[in-house]
Amino acid sequence: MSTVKDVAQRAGVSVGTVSKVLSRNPTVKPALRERVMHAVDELGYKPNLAARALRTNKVNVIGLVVPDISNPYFAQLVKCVEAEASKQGHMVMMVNTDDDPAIEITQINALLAQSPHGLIVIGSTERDMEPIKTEVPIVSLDRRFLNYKLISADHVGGSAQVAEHLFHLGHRRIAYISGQLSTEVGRLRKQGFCDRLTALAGRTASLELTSIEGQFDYTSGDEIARRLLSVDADKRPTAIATASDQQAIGVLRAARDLNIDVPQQLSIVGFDDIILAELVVPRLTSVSQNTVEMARLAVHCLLSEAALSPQDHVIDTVLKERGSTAAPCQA
Amino acid sequence: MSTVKDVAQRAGVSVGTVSKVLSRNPTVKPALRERVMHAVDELGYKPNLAARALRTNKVNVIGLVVPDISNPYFAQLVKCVEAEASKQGHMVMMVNTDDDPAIEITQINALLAQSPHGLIVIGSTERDMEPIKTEVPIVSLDRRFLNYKLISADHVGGSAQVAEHLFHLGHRRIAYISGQLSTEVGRLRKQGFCDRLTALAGRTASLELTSIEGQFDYTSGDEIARRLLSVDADKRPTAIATASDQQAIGVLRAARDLNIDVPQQLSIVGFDDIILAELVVPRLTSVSQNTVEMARLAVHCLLSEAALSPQDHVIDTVLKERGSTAAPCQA
DNA sequence: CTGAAAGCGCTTACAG
DNA sequence: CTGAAAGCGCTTACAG
Repeated sequence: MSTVKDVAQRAGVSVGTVSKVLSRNPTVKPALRERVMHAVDELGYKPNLAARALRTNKVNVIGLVVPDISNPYFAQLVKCVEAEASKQGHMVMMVNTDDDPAIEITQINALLAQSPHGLIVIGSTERDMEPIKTEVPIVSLDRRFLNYKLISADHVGGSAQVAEHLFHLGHRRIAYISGQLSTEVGRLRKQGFCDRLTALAGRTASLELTSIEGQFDYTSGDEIARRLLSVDADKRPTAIATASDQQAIGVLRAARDLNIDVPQQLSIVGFDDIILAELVVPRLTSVSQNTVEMARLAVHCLLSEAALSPQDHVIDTVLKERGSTAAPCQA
Repeated sequence: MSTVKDVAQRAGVSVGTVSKVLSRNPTVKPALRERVMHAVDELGYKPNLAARALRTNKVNVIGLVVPDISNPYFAQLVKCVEAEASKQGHMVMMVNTDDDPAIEITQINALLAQSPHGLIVIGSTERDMEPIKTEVPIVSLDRRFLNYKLISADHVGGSAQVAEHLFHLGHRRIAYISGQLSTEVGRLRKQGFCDRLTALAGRTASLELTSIEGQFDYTSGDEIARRLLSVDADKRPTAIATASDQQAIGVLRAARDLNIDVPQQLSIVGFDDIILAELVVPRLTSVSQNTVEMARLAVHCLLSEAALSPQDHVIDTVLKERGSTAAPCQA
């Protein structure tokens, strides 16, 4: 590999000048700039990023911490983050934490050792711990990490939209399958749903609302749904709202196994609007998050000091009404 | 941040000695080692990786190039690669290429600029181009990139297993939905399936085998299946094999929409055995790849010179027989 | 406007 | 067995 020295020699200038040309320092005369650029091309010079990092103490790398990359929603987020970082000339260094706080902290330290430009954490730990000792800016995305600024969808508002949708369709016996209530997102989604539903019902009709805590995954939705649906038809819920599309797809499968027609006998709503939501049968009504915007903001916060205000950023959601919801049948 | 210099001062030794302790150089006396380690702990010293990289010209980073991280199969591979790299003390720098050869080459160059320890490429480009000009070892994973050594599942063998499975169940009117035949994996899977099936049929019964080229995604499976199934029941295939689980799930959906029972009236087989394969209804018979082993080998090849032999590595597959396949009904 | 020189933090022959 | 010193490739005040 050729170095600035080689380029300088070839162009007949000093290494300082080469460096200035490369950093677009405008105080270099056009003629010299030309000579240098020419030498760069001839030699196929590529700057040594390690040397630059050592000198400037900054590197065009963003660290990304993900609980589970094989979760399709996180995969989508990761894709958006990578795209935005790439657009801003940054590389993404990704680690997986298996949703384990111990691994998370180890991985974050490994990432920080690389002295990245910033860290985006989809959190697994939200305990009220002291912040990490580092100069590197940190922002949490989707799920809060410690007390760092969070960029996330409007979980409360999105769930409230679901509540309105089901209520206005006429459902009154409704079950909600939440995510882990130890997580902020689990609590917010449940709260948004239950609060709005109770508020709506308060001034009209009687409401039977069951809420069961689950995990965000397929199997959890499947298992809980089987329990909820294994009662007489006039007792079981006419609608099940969930905290994730995975859960909802689990519910869909349980309903299928139990010969309960969706949406005729049971309406189902998911959350996240993963790609798969449009590909199951029937297509899943779900709350869509603007992952592109979330990723954009997260990257932006890290790269511009100004944008790293302490307030959280909440991004609006959109309810996608599809085939898995309908008015309850008049049995 | 404290440096080797601070540690040296604190321990009352030279920086060279500190460095030797840190690199477990055995020629350091235990007493000194103790003193140094103590100083390291007291100061919370963390080595500056950029400086180390500059000096040694090696860095504990592996570059990973993925066509589309939101593809669940790739997500699973990425997860395994990250886990293995992490186990070997390496970070993963990941880029997405959107399956676009132009973006792929740009991204690879960006990655190489970081002088990583090695590059794992899930390829989008297999044209016979000259190799990249770099010292960095490169290996292709799952899909070949240029002419670099490939680590992949046994596509031919896996597809042959599917052919045997369907044939032995008694299917004789069979359709195959391939991936893009411009891709090596698309060709190999199709070839493995068709060759074995033809061979089996050759010495027993008449066989009607239709093969249609598709893409590896959900919609492709859905659309092609609709075409294949929109004929009289005694004309349509009793089994459809596909080149990916996504396609198979598309087929499943098409069959559902057309009121064709799976597996009674139609058997379906996927490929890749993504997590979702066990979560659709009925559970999908699919060819399982050993992604853990593939990832392990890929990382291993990059980190040990010895392992980077030029021969490709083909990893055995396992056919997972599930609910989506059965003997054809005796209509 | 350009060059000479210092220095980022580390590792590694080389002396002693 | 330990230390002094050079040097990885770059950037950046500072002189001129």
